[in-house]
Amino acid sequence: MESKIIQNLSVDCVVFGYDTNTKSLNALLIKRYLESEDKSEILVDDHVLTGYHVYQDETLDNAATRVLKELTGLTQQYKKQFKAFGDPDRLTNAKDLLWIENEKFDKRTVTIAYYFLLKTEDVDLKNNKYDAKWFPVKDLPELGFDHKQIINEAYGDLKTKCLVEPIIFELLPDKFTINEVQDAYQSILGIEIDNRNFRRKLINKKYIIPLDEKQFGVSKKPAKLYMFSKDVYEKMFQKNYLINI
Amino acid sequence: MESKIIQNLSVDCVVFGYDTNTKSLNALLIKRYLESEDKSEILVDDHVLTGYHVYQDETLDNAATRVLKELTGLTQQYKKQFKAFGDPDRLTNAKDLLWIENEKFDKRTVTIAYYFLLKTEDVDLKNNKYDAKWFPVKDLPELGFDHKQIINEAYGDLKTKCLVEPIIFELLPDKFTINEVQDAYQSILGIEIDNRNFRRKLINKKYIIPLDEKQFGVSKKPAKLYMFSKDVYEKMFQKNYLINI
DNA sequence: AATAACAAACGTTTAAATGACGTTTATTAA
DNA sequence: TTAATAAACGTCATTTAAACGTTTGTTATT
Repeated sequence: MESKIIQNLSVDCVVFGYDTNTKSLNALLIKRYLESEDKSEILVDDHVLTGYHVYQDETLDNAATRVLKELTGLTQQYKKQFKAFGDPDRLTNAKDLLWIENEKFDKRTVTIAYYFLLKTEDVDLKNNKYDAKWFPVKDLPELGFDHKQIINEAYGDLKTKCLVEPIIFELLPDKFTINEVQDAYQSILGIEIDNRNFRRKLINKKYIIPLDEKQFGVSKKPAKLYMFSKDVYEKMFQKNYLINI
Repeated sequence: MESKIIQNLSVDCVVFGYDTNTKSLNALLIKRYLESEDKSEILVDDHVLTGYHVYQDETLDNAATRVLKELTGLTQQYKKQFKAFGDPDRLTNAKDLLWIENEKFDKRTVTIAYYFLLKTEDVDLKNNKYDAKWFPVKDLPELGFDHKQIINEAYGDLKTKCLVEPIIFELLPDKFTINEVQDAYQSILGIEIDNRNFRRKLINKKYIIPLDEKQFGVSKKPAKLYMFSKDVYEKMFQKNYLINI
């Protein structure tokens, strides 16, 4: 089933996971570790995105989905191809060259970068063969290759996009409270929002459906739960051409 | 100076040129023409975007700029890398295979697609070695490869982007009238805008600077000219986080 | 030199959305 | 019972948007 890979082409996946409890947007990273042959020295010890070369008979989108599935087991998440990175010097620092040597990659590799949106809780990191871990986007560890740049550009695109499309709901559980939506916006955009105004605005949207359910197990007044209806959103949605420059 | 090309990697450039007079958004296309050996038959006769393989020591951005320069002589235009196209079957229809054979390209070629924004009038098409011509985006000729898809995705991105960023001014002359701006929005977005409201809204922007000049050579009341100040726009601009979903 | 034609430019009114707050309510923990 | 607290509701002033009507300045025509 597996066919030849295209040596100088890869996909890299920025897997964003939002944690409703800690109100933190995280990125899923894997450990990169390399010792010298006599094991006296640690040559590479940092983190990178998951990615892999594209197979000869595979679409770019499928390559990205394949990588996500290997990493998380998930296949149906929100996905966006947001940028290609292919400068000739993108993989030329000492550690990366060592690593590439080790892994027998080409030096000049163009990578098509995707980001995925999901809930941190949807990924089971136990038994993960890559030793993948979540890191807050606002507190990333040392990253290999140009992956810090890739993550930051993905994050920038996400911030822009969540202002004009309802992708925030890709990051939240199916049933959520109004305050959870507000927290997500605040955390991702790095802003403060007035709760009373936000609440009014959101509740008035026809695609925010109130449920006959409340939170339970909380130690204060339990909040009402809502869901987002993609159906309603898409049907009622005649693109409002508000020129906002 | 020219180094080896990367066989399976190219850039393709969607050159958008707006014509203030005809109020038309155009794309710059080049002719593709191929006869059978005995010249009895026309094998390929359509249009394509300009693009070219990326050189080994060249950034993707520079490759795109190089292609634009070869085609138009211009180098400082608004540029955006908007998507990579690399499905294995993207170049597999009969004509394209013929053409590829002829040009000795690889079959599976990933292309990094860019679009440029400029004024139709800024390009001198005389003496153009590619026989490039403008075509209205809303009335494209038959296109080779997957270039119709590429143009349409570029156009979609442009439409979205011109709602939230002042890129419309990349398409207009330095000195413009309010109505010219309105016409550009109407043509590109395919909408009607109330002139009186639009005018008021635009004139109130601090980065739309009224000039002490009027149109001349028009056969009606000449309109006041304005300019867009990128400086003012960027300085006064604290990103307004209006959540507009 | 008066006037018709017409786009440019200005103005008005109403409704809706936003921003900035204050108040009440439902629940848990003490 | 009551204190504490987050959830939920309410009010008002301001801004923005939508839908129109009116005046002005210029050129072309008489």
